[in-house]
Amino acid sequence: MWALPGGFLDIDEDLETCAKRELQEETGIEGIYLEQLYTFGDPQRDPSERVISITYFALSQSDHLMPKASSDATQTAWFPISQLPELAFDHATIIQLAWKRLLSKLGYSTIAFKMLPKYFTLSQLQSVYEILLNENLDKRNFRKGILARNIIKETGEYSRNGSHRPAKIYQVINPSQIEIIK
Amino acid sequence: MWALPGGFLDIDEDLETCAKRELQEETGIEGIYLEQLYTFGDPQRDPSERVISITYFALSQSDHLMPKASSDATQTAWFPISQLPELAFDHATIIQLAWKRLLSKLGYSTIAFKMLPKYFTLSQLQSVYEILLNENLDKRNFRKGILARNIIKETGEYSRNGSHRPAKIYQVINPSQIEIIK
DNA sequence: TCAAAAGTGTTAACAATACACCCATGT
DNA sequence: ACATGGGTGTATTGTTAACACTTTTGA
Repeated sequence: MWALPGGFLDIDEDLETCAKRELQEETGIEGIYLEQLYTFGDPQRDPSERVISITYFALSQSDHLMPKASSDATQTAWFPISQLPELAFDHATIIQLAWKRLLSKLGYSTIAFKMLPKYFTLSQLQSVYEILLNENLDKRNFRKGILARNIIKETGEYSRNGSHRPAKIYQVINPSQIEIIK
Repeated sequence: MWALPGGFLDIDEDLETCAKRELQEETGIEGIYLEQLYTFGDPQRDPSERVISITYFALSQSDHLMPKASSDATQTAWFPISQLPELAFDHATIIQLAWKRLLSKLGYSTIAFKMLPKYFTLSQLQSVYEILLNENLDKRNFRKGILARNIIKETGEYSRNGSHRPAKIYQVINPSQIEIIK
């Protein structure tokens, strides 16, 4: 989980493009999934001036993320969602909302795949669900359930990376199923 | 379904307050449910100038709504969702999104009750679902399902309005369950 | 007494859960 | 040969869906 100071929208710039640009400028992160979260506009949320924040959340495999300090974000680090530091203004609320949205979309969207590479094994996918839900899942039931949703398919390739049986490599069937809300 | 020209946010005005105010000023409608929908900001969505729209949708019993022409909205009328007139800019997209959101929240939220008075019968509630889903529902299963959700309770009162058996009057148990998203 | 909507239970089909062992590989 | 993670099926339980008749009232 990443706390980013907000940026400003350029004239003639798309909202999502702005979010992507700010993310890139302040962290060096590129090419990941972004989804609009909510627009916060309480006049008192920043006591010093009126700020309206059109918030987005980003998802990525963690190994694609290399926090990089910049002029705006001089201190950068990763925090587990359960151990966030004290955040400014209403930013804790915003993160809680993002977290809630993420969890609620796990079951019916392809959001979990945004945290995996294009090609992945079922065990990797199960890990994502287990970490997010904070519970252990039964391997057989998980596989049955995910395959029944018809959103992934075998590639025919295998992952060989240990002294054990190779795992089938899967991919998402239709990458354009991405956006459920928008 | 109601097409409303957008209004402008006053300084120090809350976003939802703005939406409520505009709705009131242009239609006379007051005191109904509002929920933030999405923020649209494509630089080309209004070719003549850059407009960012923080959209809200409102829900109400139809008999609380009295379309009233105003300076901004000189032509006002109700349209079934399936027979909307041609709309300006990306407004058709916005309405489709609102419609989709409404349908998707039917099953797990208390959104349907926003279209009913505080006190209602199960037949009235079933009507709301049938109209929105555009299908007939089985009365016994509907009642079983809705009661199992434990969100409504009997008031002890009865509705007598025809030459038939009176209907029990229900109300929502906890009106503060209202907002699921926010 | 009739018409009109309210109210009510049971069965069958389907979906979700619990659960344990064999497989392929590298060392 | 053994340790490691990959892969599979069945039986039970819980949930959802189909289905028809009786009740109460006003006219």
